[in-house]
Amino acid sequence: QNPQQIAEETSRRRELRLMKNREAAKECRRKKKEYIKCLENRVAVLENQNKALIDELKSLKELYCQKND
Amino acid sequence: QNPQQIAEETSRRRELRLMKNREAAKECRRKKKEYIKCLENRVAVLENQNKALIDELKSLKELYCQKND
Amino acid sequence: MANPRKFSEKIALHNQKQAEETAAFEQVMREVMGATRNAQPQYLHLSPTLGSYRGGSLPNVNQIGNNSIDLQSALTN
Amino acid sequence: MANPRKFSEKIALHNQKQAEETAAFEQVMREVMGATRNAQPQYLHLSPTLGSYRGGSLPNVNQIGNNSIDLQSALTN
DNA sequence: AGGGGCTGACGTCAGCCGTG
DNA sequence: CACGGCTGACGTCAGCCCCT
Repeated sequence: QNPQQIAEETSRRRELRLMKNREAAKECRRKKKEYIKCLENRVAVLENQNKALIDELKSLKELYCQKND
Repeated sequence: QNPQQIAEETSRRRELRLMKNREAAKECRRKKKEYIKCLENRVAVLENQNKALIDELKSLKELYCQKND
Repeated sequence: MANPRKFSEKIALHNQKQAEETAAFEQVMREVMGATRNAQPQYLHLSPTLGSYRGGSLPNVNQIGNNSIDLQSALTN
Repeated sequence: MANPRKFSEKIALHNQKQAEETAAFEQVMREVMGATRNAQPQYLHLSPTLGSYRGGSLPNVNQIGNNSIDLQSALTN
């Protein structure tokens, strides 16, 4: 084959691969950012649940000790 | 001054700035990775505490209901 | 299997766990609330528990702003 | 101020909150355990609470492996 | 006001692992 | 086994914000 066309084909394949990997990297960064937000949100939710559970446990403990009098 | 030395000085400053930013980027990536690990670990700890609190709350509730009989 | 490589699977796993934990949490809270309602009916300050911050089926992390302001307001309430 | 830019400050804030919450958690657990010990002294299965997984002062995230195997084992225990 | 420290975002390379 | 999708890590640019 014509070496000119061979080099052109190689360059085009490389360019197409770079293009795909470029968009893949964008999506990957987006997903990673979303994952971090997911973790932070989950931490906040668990914090609220922990506080509520502790408060409820304290109240129930007071009621239980009050019953023993 | 000698324009040759001026260009050389400019290039040297740019190279030094790039070097600093390079190492800064390394440290930043490391800190970000550590932050993600911190979040995941925190989520796991909060999960354990949540489960323990729920179990303790269930047990205490059973004891409380048993007292009312 | 426990730690997938893809971020989508990690998010899916966390959402699943969060849904299960929230369900168990709300159930226990309702049980305790129902068991102690006869003891102190006047002290029923039914402040919303803020376990899950919104009505969505799953947290839907896409609709979260900069630093989760809604959650911040939930913490201060 | 609530959401710092530097990762170090974020980690510091999370460690601080975790330390406070763990302290409050252990205190409440000890209180309830002490209040119910007279009722059921024979059912005292004193399984370690596993709230904080190690003896370090603060979680020290640097010494955590791939997917926090110690925590995984803590969950299964 | 301007310089420098950190970080967000980009593109590229290297590598893992599921899928054909 | 080769191939392609995702991700880890790198270097660079742009930008913010603290500090002097």
